[in-house]
Amino acid sequence: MAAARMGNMEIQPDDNYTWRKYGQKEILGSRFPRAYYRCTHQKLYKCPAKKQVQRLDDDPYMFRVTYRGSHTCHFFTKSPISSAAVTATTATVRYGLCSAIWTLLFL
DNA sequence: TCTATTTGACCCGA
DNA sequence: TCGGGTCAAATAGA
Repeated sequence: MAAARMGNMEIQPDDNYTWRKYGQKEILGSRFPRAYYRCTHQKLYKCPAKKQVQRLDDDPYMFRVTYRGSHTCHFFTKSPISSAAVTATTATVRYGLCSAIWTLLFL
């Protein structure tokens, strides 16, 4: 299996919970497949939060991690985001030699 | 044995 | 119709 696949998980730092991969699909326009994660175990059905990891075709060393949904399963007691609608927070975090773009989407 | 992970197929929306 | 997203079943590893 693809080293790329494992590479995906290699970069994934555990935020506060464990994520269960429930799917993977190749996206047109991207040379790398996108992975879909969800809360595992008991939070499987209670946490609408979903995690989406996609590699940038331009920068294989850059991973775009998109969190979408409420942070029911996260320990984000203080959310700087109070505005309604869709708020996107983009932050650049560097893990070792790779850079990751974290985007938080609250629906 | 249990849980997590993987692949394929199906479903829904634009 | 195509693309994207999700679910389910099977398999592997601990």
